[in-house]
Amino acid sequence: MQRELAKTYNPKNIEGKLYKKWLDNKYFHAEVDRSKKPFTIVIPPPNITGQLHMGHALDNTIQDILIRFKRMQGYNALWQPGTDHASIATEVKIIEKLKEEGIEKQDISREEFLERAWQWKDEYGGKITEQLMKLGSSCDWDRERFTMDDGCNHAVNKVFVKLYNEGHIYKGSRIINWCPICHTSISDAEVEHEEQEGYFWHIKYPIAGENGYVEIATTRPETMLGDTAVAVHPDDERYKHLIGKNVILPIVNKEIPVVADAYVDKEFGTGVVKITPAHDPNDYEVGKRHNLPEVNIMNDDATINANGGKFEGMDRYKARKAIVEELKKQGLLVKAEHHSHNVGIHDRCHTTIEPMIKPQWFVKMDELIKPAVEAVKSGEIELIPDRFEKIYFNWTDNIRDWCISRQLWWGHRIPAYYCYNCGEIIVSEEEPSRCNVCGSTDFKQDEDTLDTWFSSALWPFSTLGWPEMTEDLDYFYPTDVLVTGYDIIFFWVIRMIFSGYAHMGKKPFGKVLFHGLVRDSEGRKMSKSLGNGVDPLEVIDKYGADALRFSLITGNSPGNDMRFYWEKVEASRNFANKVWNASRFIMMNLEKADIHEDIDNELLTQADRWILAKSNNLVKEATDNLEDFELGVAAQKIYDFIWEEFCDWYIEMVKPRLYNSEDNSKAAALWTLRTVLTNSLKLLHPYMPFVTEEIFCTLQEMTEIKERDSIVISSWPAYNPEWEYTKDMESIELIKEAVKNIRNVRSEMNVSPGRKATVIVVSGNERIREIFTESKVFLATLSYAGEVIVQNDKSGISEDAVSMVIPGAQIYIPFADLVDIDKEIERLTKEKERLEGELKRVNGMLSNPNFISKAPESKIAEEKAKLEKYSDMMKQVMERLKSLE
RNA sequence: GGAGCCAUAGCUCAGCUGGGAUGAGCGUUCGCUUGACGUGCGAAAGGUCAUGGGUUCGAAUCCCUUUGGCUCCACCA
Repeated sequence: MQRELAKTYNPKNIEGKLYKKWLDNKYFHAEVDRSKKPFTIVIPPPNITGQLHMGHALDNTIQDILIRFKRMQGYNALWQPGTDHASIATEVKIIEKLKEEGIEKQDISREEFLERAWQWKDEYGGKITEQLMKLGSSCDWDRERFTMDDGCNHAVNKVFVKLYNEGHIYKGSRIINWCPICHTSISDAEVEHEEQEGYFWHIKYPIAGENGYVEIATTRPETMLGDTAVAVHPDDERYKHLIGKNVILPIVNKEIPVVADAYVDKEFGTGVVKITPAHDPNDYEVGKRHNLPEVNIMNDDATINANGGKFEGMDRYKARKAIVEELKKQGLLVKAEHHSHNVGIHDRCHTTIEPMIKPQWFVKMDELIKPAVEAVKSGEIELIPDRFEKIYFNWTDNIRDWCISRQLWWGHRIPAYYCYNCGEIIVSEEEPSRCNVCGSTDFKQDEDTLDTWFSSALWPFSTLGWPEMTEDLDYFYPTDVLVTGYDIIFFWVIRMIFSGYAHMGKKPFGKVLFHGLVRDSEGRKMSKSLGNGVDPLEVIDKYGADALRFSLITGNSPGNDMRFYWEKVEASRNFANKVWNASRFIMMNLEKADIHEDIDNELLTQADRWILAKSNNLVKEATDNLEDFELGVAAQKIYDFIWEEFCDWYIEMVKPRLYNSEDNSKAAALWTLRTVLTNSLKLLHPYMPFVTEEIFCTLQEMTEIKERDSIVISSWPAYNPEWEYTKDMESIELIKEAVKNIRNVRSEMNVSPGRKATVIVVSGNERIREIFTESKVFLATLSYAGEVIVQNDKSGISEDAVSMVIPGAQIYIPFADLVDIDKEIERLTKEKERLEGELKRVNGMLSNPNFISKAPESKIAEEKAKLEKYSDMMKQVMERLKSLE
């Protein structure tokens, strides 16, 4: 860039180059350094199947802002990156790819399949990390991990064995959620509920040995093939006499008992429920309580099996139709009512779940969850915003055992071995050499793999070296903050928390910062099926990473969803360009000057001290906001400061000083410009890393005032008490007020500012005269005046001049022939009315004895000052009005 | 059936540890080749902060009610 600066900021020329520089210099790399405090974030590992989407862009921008902020503050900042093997998602992709080659999964061996999966990982798994780099993410890539790398694999096996030995993991035949398409069990968290329209079929079950029958209502008639009882409520007078008797299960023609169970709702349906323990979780519980047989009627693909007699081989929905027909034929179908009900579907493939009884591995949650509950209750782990605590506790309070086995090949294979000879189960990290029961040496490892989340639950410590007690682990753990969407609180956040306590004895992180979803401009979820997703890379390509990042952060608050707008990105791009151009202007002037690092405070003008104070305030506020995770608020303040205070006011004020070689305050202006710009760039850097780095470096080269080679490792601006905002800086606010008034009048009077030399006369007391005399030059520039005259009375001012009132001063523009007296009276009357309103409000407050006695003194003083100010202005306006009449 | 969130300018949203809505971006209107920037500059219009009540000297902000959207959890066959 240097000397010849482009008129507009072009991110494309710069982003790649700078990111490479950062990597080459290892600015993102963190090593244990006991002299510094660590600040650690572990990345939510994106799936290797993933393409960067807006959710990632938001999530990672937030993390990057926090990490860059802390790094500049002097922390040893580690952002630990990595990717997730995403067992089911990836396996589906591999199967799809095989299909394209005409190969079915079952046609190849497990080994061959895994080989292909690893190939796939090598080919596509790095894509997402490259995309994260494009965003500017300052991850320590030297430490990149993968949930299935050796270290993580070791950690997973260790945890499995440990939990098994402690009795927290068990294998059992229980009812689980089965996906007939993916051919695997899934956990409760992976089941989504969807309301579907269906029927409520009323069926007669004849009473054995009697003439009557009971009427049963069901939404899934096909499951009757597996009915092993009928249940009624124990207190239901209608059916009390049937308890203990048998009914005849139609079609199957089998006698099944009538049992009494409080689970039955008397009010719902007919008050009689068919019990199918093998295909319904509630019925399963009822079956356990009454020792009912469990009849599985389905194959893994949800077709009816041999237990279904003549319906064998039919798909579950076909069987449903056929069975309804059959019942109709037999005169046992009473009616079919329309009925909508919730159906469980698999969150990955949207197939309706089939509850099945299968031997699976489970984590017992009741004990493990306790420290995780306690941690959030006690505040040891803070959820931001805290309303997510309710959601958290709602889950922990109703927690059920976690089904962790999956009938998949891609994933961590369960470290359980079965003795070929006696069937003994041995859980161990390594394949056992001989059976401790029968002495056999032949073993078969469990075919199943673990739920993906089993390994991601260990992520905060497995990535730092666990199970080895490494220096890294000792130093960087517990991590500081976890940034994630609220949608994976159950899948991931809770499981990391309980795992941290279970295996490290410590929390995994101190804070969890939740963000919302990025929706499309109409508020819909971005999804593949809708085709409404916006590709962050396209946005970066068009507007730059800084613009994307900034637009994702401004104007939204933790935990709330947001909408994506191209217009917003454009506005952010414009801001980057504004910063670029302001810098370009400053550098153009610095180029010609000799500038030093320090300056004699005596040389600073009112305006200089004013902007330094404003900048100083911004440092304090933005820092506080960032500490409190109010990233959007801080961004807004930085934006406003740079654009309005710095560019629109200060730079404009300073221009005459820069253009006048005689002006002896030029050096002070340049020094102030450079200082405020540098601080602003630093504050903005976490949000807009690229443009700020480019300018920072050029600025250093130019002035030969060198802090660091990169803004990335420069120090965060500190609040400087010397630059505190003091009362006399209000003089600049006064000038601003005057300028605004003059511009307003000109605009209203349609006096084009085009170089029309006007005279502006200011009158007021000594202080006012002093202030305006010092600021004469830039007042003239900002209000497009040819000359500013400061005097202590109205002498020489023509009656038809336009007049304005600001606190303590009167300003006149003797437009002479341009002025319409009636219009002027109208304008002043409007001002009078405005002031009347203000006075009414202030007087109202101050005349309220309750306010005087109860409000804090500072507030009262504030209002009294306003009263004085407005009264004074009012007096002047009235005087002027009188003189015009 | 529980629980949460949202309702502020035409649009999208900030603000909410109580103290004048000088809110922001976009849009609209008017005026500007002002020696950094038209991805810009200046000016303006536009809001009874969803409803009703309460607490308070004072409420967009805290509490409750109602209405209208959204979301999560939950086994009603």
